[in-house]
Amino acid sequence: MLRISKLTDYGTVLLAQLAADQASVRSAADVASATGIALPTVSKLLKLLARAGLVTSTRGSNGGYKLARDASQISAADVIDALEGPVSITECSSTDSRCEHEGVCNVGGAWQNINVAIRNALQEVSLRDLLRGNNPAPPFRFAGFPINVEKKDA
Amino acid sequence: MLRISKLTDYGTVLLAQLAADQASVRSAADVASATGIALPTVSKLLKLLARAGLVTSTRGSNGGYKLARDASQISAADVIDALEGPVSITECSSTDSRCEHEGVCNVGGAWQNINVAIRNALQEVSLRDLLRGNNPAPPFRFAGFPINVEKKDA
DNA sequence: ATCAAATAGGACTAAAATAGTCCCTTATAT
DNA sequence: ATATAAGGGACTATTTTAGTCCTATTTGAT
Repeated sequence: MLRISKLTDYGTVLLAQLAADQASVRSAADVASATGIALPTVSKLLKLLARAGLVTSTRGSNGGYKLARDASQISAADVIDALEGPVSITECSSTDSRCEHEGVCNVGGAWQNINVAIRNALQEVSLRDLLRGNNPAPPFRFAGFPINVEKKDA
Repeated sequence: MLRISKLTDYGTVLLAQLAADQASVRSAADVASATGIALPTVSKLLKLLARAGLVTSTRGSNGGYKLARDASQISAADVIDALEGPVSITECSSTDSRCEHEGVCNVGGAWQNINVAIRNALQEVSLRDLLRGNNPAPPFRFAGFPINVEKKDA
């Protein structure tokens, strides 16, 4: 169904949590309890996001994470890239795939176009856009997103 | 990585095979050997495509499948809908999902917009477009697509 | 110096989705 | 009648995704 993974979904939740207070460093444990997502999962995701350069980390006591740049400068595509690898609608649109049916294939181009269109759509939406529902948003459900951050414990 | 499933990919291959000769009825076995995709899989997919109304079937001897409408009238979105259910980027954008984090969520709208953008991209590409690489197509690989139909056995 | 708080990295297990196969039923042309 | 071919669905295997845990490293505070 062409959907992003749960982890990517969580990822945006975490980023939003950090975006709520862009300046300060928040520990994984802190973010976990604020979002209600299990700590091990939060750790894993923040590590990945750090590797991808979307958040910066500080180690040691009083350490933690914060956004690497303003929420408006982080796109949905960035998040997906960080957590699921590059967006590409078919296997063959990534470079390393070997296609068992090669030689009878010539649709790559069109799929590529679709791919570009999707990528553009994803790049045009920033974390900030996701944060405030600056859309004609229907009363809609999503996997756990805090703009009115409500604290839950563990 | 936001990709369509292998089966959907195969599905387009099958449809393309039928599109190559839109008028005539082809059996699943025939299509299977023409594409090199295993017969059970081909059967399964053609059944699904028939249910979705993308192909029409004729039962009994000399029966088989053909496109229900012209290749230009079948979109990539149609194919994905038929084989993976409705396109929606997050679980919560489908109606029946219950979100465990509800109450702290308000990004649905933006994701919805992304979703619409993707859907539009997918709807604008027809099976015919996929068939002939009428794009500035790079030398690209894809999962087994026959426009120069080459016969393989089983 | 030592200790405690945090991230880094990666191995591992569990769960879920996908892919693929098979069997039996129904329809139909010869 | 019989052979051919689709319809429907159950089932298994494989792969991907999700989630957890352990150990090492870094750093602030005492």
